[in-house]
Formats: sequence, C-alpha cells, structure tokens
Amino acid sequence: MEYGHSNLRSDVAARLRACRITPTAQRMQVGEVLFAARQHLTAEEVLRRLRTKGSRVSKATVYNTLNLFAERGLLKSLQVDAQRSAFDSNTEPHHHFQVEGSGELIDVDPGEVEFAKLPEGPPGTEVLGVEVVIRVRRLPS
Amino acid sequence: MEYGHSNLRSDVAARLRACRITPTAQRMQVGEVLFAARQHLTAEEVLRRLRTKGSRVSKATVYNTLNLFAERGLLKSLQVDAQRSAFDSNTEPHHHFQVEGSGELIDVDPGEVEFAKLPEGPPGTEVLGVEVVIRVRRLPS
DNA sequence: TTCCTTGCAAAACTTTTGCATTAAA
DNA sequence: TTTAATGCAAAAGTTTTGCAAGGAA
Repeated sequence: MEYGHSNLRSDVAARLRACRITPTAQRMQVGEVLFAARQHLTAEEVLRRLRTKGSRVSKATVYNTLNLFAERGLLKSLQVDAQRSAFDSNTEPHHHFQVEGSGELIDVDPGEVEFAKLPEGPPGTEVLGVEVVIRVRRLPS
Repeated sequence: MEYGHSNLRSDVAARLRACRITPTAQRMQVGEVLFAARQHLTAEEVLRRLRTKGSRVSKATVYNTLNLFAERGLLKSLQVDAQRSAFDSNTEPHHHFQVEGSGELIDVDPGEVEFAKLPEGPPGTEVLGVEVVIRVRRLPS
C-alpha cells in the first residue's frame, strides 16, 4: 500500500486507470499528494500543499477530485469535526484515535480491535462496516 | 432519563441549574425540545421545531444554546456528515447505527457492544472513551 | 447597577455549482 | 470532433461573531 519515491507517479496513473478515472495532470497531482503515505488531509490542506509545490490547480478541482476519488474507493472521507472533513488515503478497514481539541486522527490497526459482541443491524438493514473512534486526551508533559 | 409530560418543564429548569446555566425562556424552550426524548437533532431542526411551536428564538441563540449545553454535558454533539452536526440528548455512553445515504442515526445500547481487545492510547495520551459507528444499508423492500 | 443573554445581520468557512475555456479521446 | 475536465467566481449551506438592546441578579 505504500509507494517508493521513484515509481509513485506511474503507480498513481495505474490506480486512477484501474478505477476508470482519466489521469489528468490535476488528478495526478492530487493523487501524488495523498497516495505518498497513509495520511488524513483536509481539502484545504491538499490545496495548500499543491500550491506550495507550484501547482495552479483550482479549489473546485481539488474538491471535485477528492470527491471523485472517494466515490471510486481510492480515498475514504472522514469527519474531523463540525466544519472539516478529511480524506484518508488508507482505504483498508481500520479505526482511529481522535485527539481531543485538535481533532487529529491517528490510525488504529484493525487487528488491535476485536469484538466479543456486536449487534445486527435494525430490521430491514444490513451491516456494511464498523468504525471505532477512540477519543484520547494528550497528557500534560 | 426520560421525562413525563407534566414535569418536563421543571425538570429542564433543574437540569440547567444543576449545570450552572441560567434557565432563560429561550434555553428552556430548547431544552424542552431536546430533553423530551432521546433523539438526534440538527440545529436547523431544533430551530424549525421551535418556530412551529410559535417561539421567536433566533438562530444565533439556538446555536449558542446547543453549544453551551454540549459544553456542559447536557448534550453530545455528533457529526452526521460533512455539513451537518447533530445534538444527541442521550449523554450516556452509547453507540450508533448510521444509515447509508440519509445519515440517520439510531442508538445502539452500550450493552450490545463488547470488546475482546482494545488498544491503549498512543504514548502520552489517555483514553477518554470509545464510540462505535455501525454503518448500515436499508435493504430494498 | 452590573453582568449575562438575546436578536439581528453580517462575517467566516467549507463545499458545491454554472458556465465559458481547455484538454483528452 | 466529440466528450470530459478545469478554472473562476458566485452561490449555497452551516456555524460564528459584533454589537446594540433587553433581561436577570
């Protein structure tokens, strides 16, 4: 799931094509930012990083691209707080620690969480997945 | 945790006072809407219900009041999706089903979920709580 | 009086959309 | 050439804020 530096570009192109997404310059740029590592980035942060790298991509395109990637399963969208969503480049099922205050998200390996009991969905529904958020507080150092 | 009809008003006043919140007319109205039952309401929905009942409370006051209640532990705030948060009148630790598409939240009794394994927080943090969201899909009827 | 609360409108933010331009197939 | 993607600016939606007016202590 991680990518070395030298082949990131071609891997991004391959991933996009595998999802029937035309690998345009802007989409490649967004992909290169997000797929470089497992991370949680807001749209604003993606835009900031692209601009820092000299890209002239527009805000609308960043949003369109992130939403498209999420729709096609290349990213997962997460709610950080009331006014920010983040996009998670780790699309494998997993859980999160969420730090009180900052809202920072830290991955929890799915193997770290096991259920002894879990309900079925309400009548007329089927369960799609389970996500655990472990709220933590930074201890004063 | 539930309130009969006849004593809801005085119970709301008592709950507010117990949290050192001055029970003004507007805060009582918001409390009467939310504390009437266990439910998840957006700020907009609270405002709509108040207006339907003839209240002239302003949008700013609804937001201020909901945030104040949440700060003092009378409500829990939840993220429905990227652009809506809801306020949960059930402040006991519990979990949720979330219906795909609508985002509707349905309570899961904490007794329905048991962990066989759960990690400690990352170094330098302590765990405050664990929240489970079980995503479900409505089956075509 | 003094402090707190409210209402209104405007501001601040995040996210989406309409439409003309440009690039891809 | 035909369709799809982009950029810009504006719109839309949610939440917050500044400040004058009103109410509680």
